[in-house]
This record gives sequence, C-alpha cells and structure tokens, in this order.
Amino acid sequence: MRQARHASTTAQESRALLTKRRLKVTKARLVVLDVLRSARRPMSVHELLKAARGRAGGTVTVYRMVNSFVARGILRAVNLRHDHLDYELIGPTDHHHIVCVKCGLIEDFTGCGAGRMAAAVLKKSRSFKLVREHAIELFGTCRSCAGAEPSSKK
Amino acid sequence: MRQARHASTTAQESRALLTKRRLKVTKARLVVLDVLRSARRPMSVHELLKAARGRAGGTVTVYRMVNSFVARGILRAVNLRHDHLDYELIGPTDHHHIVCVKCGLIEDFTGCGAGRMAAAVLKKSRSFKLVREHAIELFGTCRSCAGAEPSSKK
DNA sequence: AATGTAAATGTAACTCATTTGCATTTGCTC
DNA sequence: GAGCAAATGCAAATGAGTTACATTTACATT
Repeated sequence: MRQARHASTTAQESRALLTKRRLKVTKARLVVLDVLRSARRPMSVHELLKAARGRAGGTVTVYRMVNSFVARGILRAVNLRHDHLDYELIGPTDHHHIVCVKCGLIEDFTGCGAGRMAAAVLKKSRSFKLVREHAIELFGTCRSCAGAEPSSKK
Repeated sequence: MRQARHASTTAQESRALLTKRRLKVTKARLVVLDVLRSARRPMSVHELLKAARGRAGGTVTVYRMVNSFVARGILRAVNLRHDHLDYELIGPTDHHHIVCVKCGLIEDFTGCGAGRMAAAVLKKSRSFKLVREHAIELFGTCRSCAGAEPSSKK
C-alpha cells in the first residue's frame, strides 16, 4: 500500500517502454518488467518465472518475451558464467558487473574505460574498423566469501 | 612433408601439456590440441569435430575432453555471443578478442588495462575484496564488412 | 615384453533449455 | 464494438550437453 504511488509510476514507465516500440501492453509483460526493475540485477528466464509466481505467463511466453525485448533494445542479455543467459533492463547508465564466484553476488560498476580501449585496439588492428559494443565482466570474491575462506592465499 | 619438423614439435608440446597434468596422451587429444593450435582462434566442440574429420573421436569424447582440459587449465572457454562456448588454448600471453558482428572474424588484442580497472572497482566497491578473472570482448565491424555496408552510418 | 589398473572411449539413452506449430485469446486501431 | 495483428498457451520438436555402462587403451610396474 505504501508503495502504490511508486508502483503506478513504474507501470507507466513500462507502458511507455512497450508502446514506444509498438509492442502490446500485457499483464505478463508489465509483471516481467516490474520484477526486473525491483530486482535490480540480471535474472534468468527461470528466475523471472519464479519471482513472478505465475503472473508472467508460461515458460514459452517468457522466453518469447525476453527475446523480443532484447531485439527491441529493452533488455540486454549478459553472460555471468552461469549456464544460461541473464537479462537486465537497459538503462541510461551503461555499466558492467562484478560477480562473486563463490556466492553469486553481483555488483554493478561504471567507468570501464572501454572507449580508450577500443581506440587503442583499432589503432593497432589491421582488420577492424569500428567497435560497436563491448562486454566486460569481472569475477572475484566478495568480502563475506573471502572471509569465510582465508586459505585462498595459494 | 615439408612440415614434419614443426608437426613433431607441436606434438611434443601437446604431449608435455597432457603429461604435466597427468592426463593420458591419446590420438584424439593430440588431434584436438593440434587443430586448436593451427586454427589460432577459439573453436566450438562442433567446429573441432568438423576440423578433425573423425580423428578426434566421437562427439561425447570431445565434450569430455574440453571439459577436462578447461578444468585442468589447458583450455579456456570464451563467450563470443555465438550460441555456444568456444575453446582456446591458454597461452603465456593473456589476450582478449574483438569479433566482427557481420562475418565472425576474430582478432586477438592485448593490453586491456584490466588491472587498473579492477583496482578502481575494488576501491569503490563496498562488497568486493578481490578480482580473480575478467572477461572482455569487443564487438565491431571489420574493414571488409564495413566496406560492404556503408549505410551503417545510421 | 607381459600385465594390472585406472583413465579414456563409444554407443545409446537421457536430461534440460529453448524453439516451433497451431489453435485461441487479447490488445489496440478505426 | 468489429476486425486484425500480435500475444499467449499447449504440445511437440529440436538440439546441446551429460550420464550409464560396457569396452578399449595408455602407461606404470614388473
């Protein structure tokens, strides 16, 4: 109840997101977008289904949904070395992820310096002319997992 | 014939690679390692099977092979946004890939500045303590594909 | 060189994620 | 509100990758 105002706001955002791309607004789509928005982390199809508790439609529907969302630039698929793809909302701020290899904790970070990197690569490359996108993921250990296993000093 | 010397040299390297890890030296394994060495690019299980033309053993064998090689640090699995993993030999020089989104051409590059990046991320992060690995891929267009489609200026 | 043993292989069957065909429903435009 | 394309649900298909189990092979030991 306390969040009614916020909920309707995000619903409006989701509506706009869909109509702008000429996608129809359905209950299931709003639920999926809302789940992703509040989770604030990339989720797999199965996580989406679970988190939505039936309100996202069937498995097939969610698969079709994420595919069309990725194709239309609403979602981005990211590979975090789980055995599947995770999906996240594409927002105004570009970011990457650092993943704890023990517990799966994910944190975002910005400022990857990819512009500089791309320029340097293109300067040296004989074959490439243009960089359109980049994928960067860091894999490490979070404080609690590092504490739990101090023997990792090699 | 002209390459007999070279061939035996790489075969020795492969042998060493395997015995060092207490893996048995088999025909199939030498073939897979040799294919990867001469291809000089990451390959999928199916590409390996095709390139080896039967000499790599069956599909199951190659799956088991790449898994054990990855586990023992002989191969690295990389995600180049194809719908599968590709495998490459882990060499002395760490590198990343730039992939042409049109034709699939792959080029390596070094000097990604990940050390600096990791340090910056850890400094800002509340939760993370250590970065062990990083994955970086650039996606772009190569000269020939860029030439073939100049309308990509938007 | 013969031999014992664990590792590697082949075949077939299986699991699981994702996709597709098709009939039905639903959002949205007029 | 009617009509149509898009979205959905169900069932079945596909395809990558794995597992069980019987057989073969590499290689250490003698």
